[in-house]
Amino acid sequence: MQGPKGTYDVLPKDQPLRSRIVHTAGRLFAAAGYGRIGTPAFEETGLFVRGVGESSDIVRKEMYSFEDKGGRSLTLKPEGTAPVVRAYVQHGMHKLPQPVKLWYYERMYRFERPQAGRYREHYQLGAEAIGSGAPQLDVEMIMLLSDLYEQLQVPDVRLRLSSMGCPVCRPDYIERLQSYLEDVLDGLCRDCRERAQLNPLRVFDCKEEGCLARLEDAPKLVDNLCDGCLDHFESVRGYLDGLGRRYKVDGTLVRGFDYYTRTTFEYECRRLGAQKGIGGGGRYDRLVEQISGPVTPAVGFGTGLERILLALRSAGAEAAAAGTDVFFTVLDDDAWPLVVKSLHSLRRSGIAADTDYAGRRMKGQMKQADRLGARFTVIIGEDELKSGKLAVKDMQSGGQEDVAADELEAYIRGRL
RNA sequence: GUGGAUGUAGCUCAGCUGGCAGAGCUCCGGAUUGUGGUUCCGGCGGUCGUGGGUUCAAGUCCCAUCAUCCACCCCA
Repeated sequence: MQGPKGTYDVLPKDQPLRSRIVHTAGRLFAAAGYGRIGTPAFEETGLFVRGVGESSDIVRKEMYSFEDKGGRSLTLKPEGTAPVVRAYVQHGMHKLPQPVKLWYYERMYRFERPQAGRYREHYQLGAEAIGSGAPQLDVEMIMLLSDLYEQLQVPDVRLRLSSMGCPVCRPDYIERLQSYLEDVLDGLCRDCRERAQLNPLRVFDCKEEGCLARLEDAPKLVDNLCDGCLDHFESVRGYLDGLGRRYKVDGTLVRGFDYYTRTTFEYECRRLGAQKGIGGGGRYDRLVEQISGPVTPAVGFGTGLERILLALRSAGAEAAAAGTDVFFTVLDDDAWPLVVKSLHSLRRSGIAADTDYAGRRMKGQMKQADRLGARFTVIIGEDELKSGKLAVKDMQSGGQEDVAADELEAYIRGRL
């Protein structure tokens, strides 16, 4: 037996580092005024088709879509933004003070061939600020993600920045790009020749040397922005410069979803193998109206938990699990009533307590106490039951003292 | 969807030109009465991914299939 392709189990030993990441993010996002939102694991398929775009790879071949018993077409969410925007519209959040700032930690599903840092089910942390077109908000987003990586000490993170323009400048630019591509078409690979027709911006994703060389002189969208988009872009750059956040303007940065407008950004980490993108996002001023909300500008990002983990572990990061405070070693069955009561009472007052349920010999029980990282071991056998004094061993010093049963909690508490 | 590598104990792996399935780690127990981490000893644990084929004999050779990993595509 094994889990489905591209999925993995999160075992107890994996948990501490993951919680550290999520808690760090939660604190950071809350400090910037973001409230956490949860959205369903699946949505109507149409939401993603309209939101992410029909020409995107996600919609064309990566969606986990299925029909439910009521004949509805549903899809396990492949990305986080469209569902959040749907919730924004559905709950009338456009009536709230704008912008509405939300963050999430959710599972995403994409039908792809798994490889290093890529799964069919993966976890993403993300944030969306809906209802403002201010460039300062783009900067807030970029810095939020930057600060997250910094606080987590993700190594070797670099920022690429670009602009996707808007409905005013992008069509003009695409025409220019297409006519340029026609001139060099013969020198391009098969994929690129197809892209030139379907989704010309995608040619910049190509890694073929021949294509790269021919695309070097291609017009870039960042150099062909309309006045409004250029102002916006310059403004974002100005604030980033002022904050000392280093970045590289990269006209070949093309994000995968159709909904992006103006600012796009991507963080890369060189420690991730082939999947070097660790997180990214951008502005999507048209998405809210595309899914039948009012015209509403917005900006957001997503970052992959597995990629952060990969980067952190490449630097040797591991968080320690919480240990046990007290372990009860039971040497006589008559001790059980006392042990059961003590366990319950200690735990209720917040002291981590455990005992042996496997019928081990004393030595095995001591070993188990050691494995659990117990600070104290309470030994209860025939002698202790007779005297009413429990043997409490300090596992660090190795010292041992007799403690009356009803003083145990106070004794432990005073020494933790 | 395409390409490459790899599937042997819970984990990491060895097993040569076909000849009785191994080690280390983990787990349980023991090293004279009830004391962990170190050491020594013993024990538990395997349809050799699966199905065919060749052979007196297949973990080993051949074919197919599935899975995992890595890379392409694309993305987090």
